[in-house]
Amino acid sequence: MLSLVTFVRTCTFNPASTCFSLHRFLSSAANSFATNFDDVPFHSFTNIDATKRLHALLVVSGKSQNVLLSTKLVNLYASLGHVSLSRSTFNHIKRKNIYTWNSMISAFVRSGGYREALICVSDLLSMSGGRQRPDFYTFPPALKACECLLDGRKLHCCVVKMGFEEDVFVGASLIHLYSRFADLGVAYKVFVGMSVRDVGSWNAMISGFCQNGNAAEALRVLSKMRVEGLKMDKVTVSSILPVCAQSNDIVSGLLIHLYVIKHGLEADVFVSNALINMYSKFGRIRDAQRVFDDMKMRDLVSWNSVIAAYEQNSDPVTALGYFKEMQFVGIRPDLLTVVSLASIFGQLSDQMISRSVHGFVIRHEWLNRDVVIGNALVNMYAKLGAMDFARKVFEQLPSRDIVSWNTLITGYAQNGLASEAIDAYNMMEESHKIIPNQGTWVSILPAYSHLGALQLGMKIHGRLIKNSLYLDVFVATCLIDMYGKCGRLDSAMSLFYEIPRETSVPWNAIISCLGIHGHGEESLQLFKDMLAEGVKADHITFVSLLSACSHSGLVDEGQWCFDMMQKEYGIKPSLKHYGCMVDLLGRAGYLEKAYNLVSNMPVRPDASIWGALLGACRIHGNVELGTFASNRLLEVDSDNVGYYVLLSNMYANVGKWEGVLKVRSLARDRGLRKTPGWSSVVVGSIIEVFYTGNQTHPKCTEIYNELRVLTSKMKSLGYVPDYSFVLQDVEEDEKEQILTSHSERLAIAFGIISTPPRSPIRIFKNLRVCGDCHNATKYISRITERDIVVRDSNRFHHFKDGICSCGDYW
DNA sequence: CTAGGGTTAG
Repeated sequence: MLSLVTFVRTCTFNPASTCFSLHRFLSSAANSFATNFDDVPFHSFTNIDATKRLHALLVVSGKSQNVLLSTKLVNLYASLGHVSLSRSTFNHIKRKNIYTWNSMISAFVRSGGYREALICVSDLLSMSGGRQRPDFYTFPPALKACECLLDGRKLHCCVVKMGFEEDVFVGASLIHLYSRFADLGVAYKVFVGMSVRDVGSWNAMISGFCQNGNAAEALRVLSKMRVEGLKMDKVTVSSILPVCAQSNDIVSGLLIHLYVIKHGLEADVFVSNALINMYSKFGRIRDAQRVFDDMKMRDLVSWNSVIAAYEQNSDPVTALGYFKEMQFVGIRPDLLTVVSLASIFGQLSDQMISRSVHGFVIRHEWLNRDVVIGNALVNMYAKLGAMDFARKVFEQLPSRDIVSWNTLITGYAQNGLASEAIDAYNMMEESHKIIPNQGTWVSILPAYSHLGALQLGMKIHGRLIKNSLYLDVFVATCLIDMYGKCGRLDSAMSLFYEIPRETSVPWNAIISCLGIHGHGEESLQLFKDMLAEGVKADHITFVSLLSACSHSGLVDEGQWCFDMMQKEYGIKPSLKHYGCMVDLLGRAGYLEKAYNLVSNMPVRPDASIWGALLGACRIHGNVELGTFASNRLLEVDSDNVGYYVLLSNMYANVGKWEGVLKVRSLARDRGLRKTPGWSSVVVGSIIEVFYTGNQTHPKCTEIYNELRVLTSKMKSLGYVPDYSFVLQDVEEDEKEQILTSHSERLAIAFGIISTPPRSPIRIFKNLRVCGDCHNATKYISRITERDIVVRDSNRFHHFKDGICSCGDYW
């Protein structure tokens, strides 16, 4: 008796709920075993120990076979997250009714035990006598538990046989089921067949279309729903918001936000989370922030969303701040949080912490849980420039999907490893297991552009025409870029006019293409067309435009763009913009203006800025400013051999030979880290690659013979080798030998001996073309009567009849 | 007493 009294005293319950009856019950229970449990408010138990004591009391009172009470206990255990206790309680009930079965099934479903739920359902269905027939409470959870379409179809048959298909709850579950397995035809048939539909039915259909990426159909159903006089509720709103982001429909998004405010739906976490995500996708980080700030209740998804919002809008520092705050308020990060973290540390290029994120993922064995996290790690190492690590993670992934491959390929391409990117792509194709998607094309095409692999690029273009993916703005832009960088400006232009061009993306590409081909005026014209069509220019547009102006020496126009960018668009110039302007002003001879621009920059000039100034000083022979620029330059980046070459050539141009010698010894002392120079030339369908000084090519002898013949002809026409491009401290004849074995010259010579007379030659060089080779190529184009097109890392040079299209502004 | 439809990803 005493133990029972103790039991009663220690029984905890939720004081906020209706506890008066519980009090009464407990005090009477203390005096008698003949207890009436009817008044016990089961739902007010929030504590597992109290529940266990209640269970014990039931047993002691001999009520454990009372179906109603035991079933309530099944539900109570489930709601406290103890499904195994639900199950054992369930198993002890001898005469189960349908309420008992339904409770057990939904308990399994709520805890994710789909297998167990389905076993339970089939036990119920196979019970003989048919006294326990499923009712319409049985099917919604049962349908949710189906992990394959076959199970779902079987249940659908039962639903029809038993005449429950008219129930709105069952109907919504069926629509949801078929949508999950992407069978939208059947889902829609169920939807249309329903004679009564509530908001839930409409929501099921709309979200079915949303989650299968069919935004248009989702919006169509939504508008039909509103025509029928039904109002959107919180569920409708949270399904439709991601669609607005996906279809780039900011107006609908804003209207829905207004609707949310008007109907007080923002109190719902799902709705607010969806709003944060939508604003984040539109880049409206301030709006996302405001929604987050106004939330009274925030869950894990809210925090993940705000962290991802900043991470995806390139503000890793703020994102990290929110991560710390999230930990501070006691919310435990999950897999998706870590996915964002990986990207954050990649963006911060923090090697140490990135490694520890990797360690964390391995310790939790999360690589087996979801490919996304593995892909995030590959991406993280790629952003750190550690492609060997990225590769290792990639190879150890338990499973790889299309995104894994795309991430690897993009990583190689963006770290300048184009041929590794192509190898990875080929490996993917050879596996025959993965179907490439949009992301694949936007990762592989830039690698082709980089190497000038026109044939391979065209092969992809052909494939894309078959499935119309070439109309996708991002894919098409990559194709435009590929054609432009492979020298097919005409193809780039005609493709540009074929595709949708409401966004700045394709315009930026075509403006840049025209620029690198030296067609500055046309770049400007396209910019004006762009504005006339109402397309808004962005910071990338101005990089393309300014560099086009600088390639063509359009000083006033460039200045106009630079001013307009700041005044009309409120874009603060970045280092790239300043680089273009310094280049533009400097090369046109306005060295003082260029210098003033550099000294008044609000950001610290980097190597590219000083390099541009030095290049301009070289052209105009301003040794004083050039020396100053090179001193600053070597403070920021003393490893790049290209700058020493520029400096040496500058001294040589004004006859300051002691300067040339000084640069040479400086270069020697610093033990220059040289990027190996290579050039390629296309002969037939074969791409031949030559490295500087290559002696191992099968046609080596013929190539050097051809060069010897050419050099003597060139000399008779007035060519004088410019040794200031050679930094090695060697004898004159050896310097000439070095110039002659530059990769671009080998490639040109190979092109000449391997193609019919007077046919054009296309060369690609990974670095800037050497000044002496540039001069030599002019002579070669005249001697051989060939058009020679050289694409270097900066622009195109069209050599024809002894003249270069760049006007010697190389 | 038991049920449906919703938000985050590389």
